[in-house]
Amino acid sequence: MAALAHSVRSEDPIANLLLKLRRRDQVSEHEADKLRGSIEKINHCLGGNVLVREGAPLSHAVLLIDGYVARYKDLADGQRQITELHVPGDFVDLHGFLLKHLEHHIGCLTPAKVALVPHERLIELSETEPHLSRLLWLSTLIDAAIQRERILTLGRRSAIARVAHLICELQMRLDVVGLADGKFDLPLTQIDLADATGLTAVHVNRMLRQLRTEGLMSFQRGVVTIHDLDGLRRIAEFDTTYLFLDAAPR
Amino acid sequence: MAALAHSVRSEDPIANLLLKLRRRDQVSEHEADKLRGSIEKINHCLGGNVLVREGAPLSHAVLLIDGYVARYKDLADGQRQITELHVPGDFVDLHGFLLKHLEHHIGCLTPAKVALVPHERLIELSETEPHLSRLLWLSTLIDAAIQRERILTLGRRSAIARVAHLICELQMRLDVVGLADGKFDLPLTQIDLADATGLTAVHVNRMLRQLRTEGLMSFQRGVVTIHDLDGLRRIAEFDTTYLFLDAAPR
DNA sequence: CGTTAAATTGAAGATCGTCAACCAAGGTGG
DNA sequence: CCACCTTGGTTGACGATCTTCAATTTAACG
Repeated sequence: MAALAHSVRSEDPIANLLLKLRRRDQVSEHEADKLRGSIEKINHCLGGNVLVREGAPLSHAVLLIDGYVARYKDLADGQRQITELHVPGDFVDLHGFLLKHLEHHIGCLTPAKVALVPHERLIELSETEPHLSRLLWLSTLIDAAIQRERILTLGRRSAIARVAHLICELQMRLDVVGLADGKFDLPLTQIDLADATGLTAVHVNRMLRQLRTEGLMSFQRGVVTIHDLDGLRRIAEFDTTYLFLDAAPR
Repeated sequence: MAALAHSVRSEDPIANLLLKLRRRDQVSEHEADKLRGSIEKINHCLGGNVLVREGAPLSHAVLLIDGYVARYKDLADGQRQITELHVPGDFVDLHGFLLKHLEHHIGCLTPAKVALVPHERLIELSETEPHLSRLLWLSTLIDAAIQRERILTLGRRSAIARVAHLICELQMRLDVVGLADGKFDLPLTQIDLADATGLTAVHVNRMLRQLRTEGLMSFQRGVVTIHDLDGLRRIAEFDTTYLFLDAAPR
């Protein structure tokens, strides 16, 4: 189902991005063309590929068209923490535009299709399309808001709420780009979920079982099925406002 | 000692901000004047004051001149999580400029002195001083990098490492503005530290005792004294690169 | 069909939280 | 000036949550 939705839209690499931006503000066809024109090329990556390595000099920003991509950091003993999960339509790497290099890695959790936008063209956009570039900056600020919510989750929520919250967030963000409606593809391992929630894979497994037996959701063979979104949100104390889906700047 | 350093510089409200920006790039006197001129007024706040409430419409950005300010989120059961601590010289609220309202609170943890910069003047700056405004944007991206490090800390580090890491980070950030050299004022409660590290106050207390008895640092009556910075950093796995103190964009 | 990675479950243990008591400091009002 | 009160700090005993370790099952794939 998600695959179908994708194939319908796949001709336009910025279709998902536009869906997201237009939740927040108008984007003219002219601006959309500028954005499309800024893409240098489109790459297909394998699951497990590292897109950006910590410290490496950056020349391109990455727009995620299809698949799941994560920003993550590693500790010396091999522990990993995913700091943010990206869904199709996310501009993954605008941060790198000004930072010049990143302090974390960016990798594909699944096979992914990404568009590369050279930094020079972003500079052009910032000079010729102020409104559009404000919208792009806005999305880096929303990334920061998503990260703050994650800090709250990791610092103060129980394991069951962490897992539920992650699923609620993905459901909402995927819904914005038409890739979820109570059911969505999420071809990640429980290890990935553990790295995102700050838990062990074993405990994630137990929490998923609990959510399943309580009739709230299931996660099997890479597919999430939500049976009781309200119940799930209640456990997670999920409140969409941090995603800024209705703001209307100009 | 910190009080002395402060009184010497207190004539210039952007002194600390300049110290920080100039670690990353040149800032001309002209740009500094523009920045100073954008300040509308200077406020003195009491400890405990809420500077920005979640959801409230925003018209000004806040530059922290003196004191400690925190961004935090609350849960229904009264638990609190500090998502970022701000030190003198931090532009606390550039995020609000584009977001128009925040999804979290900003409050004073101590008495604080803040400068208010109207959003209109920030717009002016963005139009007339592109280099300067890029530097300001950069600092929001570094905020995001600090938040990512906190996600790693909360998700994957032990309690002792969380406390040590927080102290290491504050030491480094205060050092940049000349407010720390192995000893610095930190008039926060252990409850504040608990809210920042995702622990309980009781456990923070135990971790502080452990750090003290191991001869690494002490925290008493609002003063942090670091006895063994290397040792502290080793426990915390602290690596300064995420603070981007040596980057040189232009 | 065999091989490997991932999922699942149980048992045991560590870390951190909860509860409760007590202490110290600082501010307030009589 | 001092009793009182409040807030924050400190400690111990106990318990819950989550991790670790290990074994087994299931699924995915050549």
